[in-house]
Amino acid sequence: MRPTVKDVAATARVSPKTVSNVINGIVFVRPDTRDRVERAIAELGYVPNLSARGLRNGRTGVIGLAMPDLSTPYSAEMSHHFVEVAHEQGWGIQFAETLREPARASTLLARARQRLVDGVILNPTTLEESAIALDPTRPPLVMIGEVQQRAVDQIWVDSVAAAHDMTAHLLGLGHRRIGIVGCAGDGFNSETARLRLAGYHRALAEAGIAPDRRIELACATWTPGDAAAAVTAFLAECDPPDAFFCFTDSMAIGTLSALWAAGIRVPDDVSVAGFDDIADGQFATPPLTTVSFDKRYFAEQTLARLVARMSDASAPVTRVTVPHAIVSRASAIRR
Amino acid sequence: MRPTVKDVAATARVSPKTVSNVINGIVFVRPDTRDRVERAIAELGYVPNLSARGLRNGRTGVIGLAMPDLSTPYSAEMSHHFVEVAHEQGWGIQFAETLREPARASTLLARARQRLVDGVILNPTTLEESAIALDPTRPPLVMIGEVQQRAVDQIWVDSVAAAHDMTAHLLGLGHRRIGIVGCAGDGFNSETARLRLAGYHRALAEAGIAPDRRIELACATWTPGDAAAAVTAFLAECDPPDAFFCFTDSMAIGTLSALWAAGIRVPDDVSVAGFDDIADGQFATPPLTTVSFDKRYFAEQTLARLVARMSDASAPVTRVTVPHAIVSRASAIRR
DNA sequence: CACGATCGTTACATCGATGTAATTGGAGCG
DNA sequence: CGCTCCAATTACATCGATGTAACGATCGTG
Repeated sequence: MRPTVKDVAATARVSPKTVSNVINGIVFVRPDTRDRVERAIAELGYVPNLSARGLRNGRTGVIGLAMPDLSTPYSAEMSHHFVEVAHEQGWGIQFAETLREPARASTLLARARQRLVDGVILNPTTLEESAIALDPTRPPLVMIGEVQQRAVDQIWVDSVAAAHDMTAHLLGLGHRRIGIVGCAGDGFNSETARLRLAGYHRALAEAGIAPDRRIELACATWTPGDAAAAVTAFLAECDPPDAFFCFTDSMAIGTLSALWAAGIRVPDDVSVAGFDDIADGQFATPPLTTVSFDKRYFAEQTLARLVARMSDASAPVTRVTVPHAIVSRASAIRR
Repeated sequence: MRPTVKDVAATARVSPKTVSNVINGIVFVRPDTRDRVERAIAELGYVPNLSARGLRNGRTGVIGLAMPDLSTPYSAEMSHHFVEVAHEQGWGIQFAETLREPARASTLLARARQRLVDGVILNPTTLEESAIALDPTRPPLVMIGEVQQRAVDQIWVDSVAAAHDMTAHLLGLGHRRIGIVGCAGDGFNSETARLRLAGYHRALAEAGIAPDRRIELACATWTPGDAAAAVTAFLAECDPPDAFFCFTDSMAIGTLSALWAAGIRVPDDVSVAGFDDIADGQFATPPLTTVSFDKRYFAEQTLARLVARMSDASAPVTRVTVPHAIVSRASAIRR
């Protein structure tokens, strides 16, 4: 049987509460007593039972992270930073995936209500999905990404501005006819897609270019496969544009693949740009021009907001915008 | 204040235990009583406190997953499947990362001992790291990957056989001088690297080819960046071999990038092969020939073994070998 | 030398759910 | 109509850690 405070207390010849005092270190304990207790702990290999502690003080030390799809390189990098930052601060992270069925986000919140997690980081992709955040009984919560809900803390990259900047960058390189990969459509109404498209349109308008729906390619999912399929289908019908601005690096990789298969050279014939700056993007052939942001900082800010929210539910709602930057690589050159 | 069984009991005018009986459904409860309780639960919005339940019956319903590095596309795909399969069976998954400091694996086991998780899936990269599995007080545990420990359940892909098969495949395509990317070295003594190298050597031996250390490139980490650096450095000194067999797809992507930068065409000048069959591999330019295995099946087997281990600590130790297959794509062609 | 102040330690109750053993209510039988 | 017997429900204790409040030892001081 695993030892408990009681056993340690018996071995150290003190009361259970004294053991607790030694462990938590808030109340002062005489050095020799502390010594005895610590020796007893070591001798018995005592480890506190966090379920019991969680029951007693209502905190588990675990936070939940709900991402739409964990299988993408982008998710991997974000997860990595969340786990790292959380670990450094002594938090555990429990993962959940919400894409296949949005109802799962509520499941995760239920878990939180079940007191398995103290707070939740939620990455909704649609407004409807984020509606669960309105539940008054929801646990401490922050949302990451583009979807906005009044009354919920949010950490995001300004997608409108970023898409605008990337479009302006491509325009600055002399491209006029700039195709988009990753528009909403087919029942896929990502808020992110909507905002990035808006930024793109704004930049076009500023340059006096009328948008052309035919070169705004929709993808059912934001995967390289769907992007490649969309681009391949497009190339079968139309001439390639001057450049493709893909709403994620993953789709940019799929686009590169489709162009390569069609015998179209990048960047000589067509420029390609992405979004997210995933690690593999700089090892694509050619390396991807993309929108970059500090993912570690993003995770830090998110956790900081969540911790603040957990300690004060009535603190004013915040919205943190993580700065972005255009990273210019070989996939997009001057025309 | 959140409602408890007591509150529900008071509302339904029954005892707390009856509420518990309704919820757990093991003891028979008269239909009308059950009805009253269920109405009370709905009315109050009662959700059981899992910390309390965990304390009472010693199970939390959460398992821990410790991977070396969560930021890679490979980890992302594996994590995805683990979370999916676990979710389907009602388990939560808590993540941990062990690469930066192997001691963290023990930290995770401590968490388990703290009863925050009921069992652990551990992916060690070195024998030393796996030694923690020998701790007699360790929680139910399964190891995934190449590192083997007597007395611990293991789920793996036979890396020796797979590397042998891939090498034989390349030999069959007419390649004689086959370079390796991802050997151990620089304090990086991955067990996986050792086994894959062994499989490679065996295949060479069968073909009567003497190994050549100069074309066995070491990488400090298994990232595209280090692989690209290693290949670039190599190309500065030597002629390219007939083919590069990279020990992961990520390194293969880095290799493609380095070759592209050096103006060497793939597959015309050099063939390239990887290992893992990550999603982005088929959208590399050119698409990667690689070693593939069913990751979903891998996750299912792992969870099944862990669940078995949790329910019977003294069951015989098992070792599951997940089948692999060579997937031939455009990056490797007949010479 | 006795008495209060102070600091460390203890006993007890508590967090919420659930197993165990005792109890209640009702049906069925004589 | 009363007694037995069984099923449904209840009271109580328990899981392990910790907050509260009461207790006891030690010290300083009058």
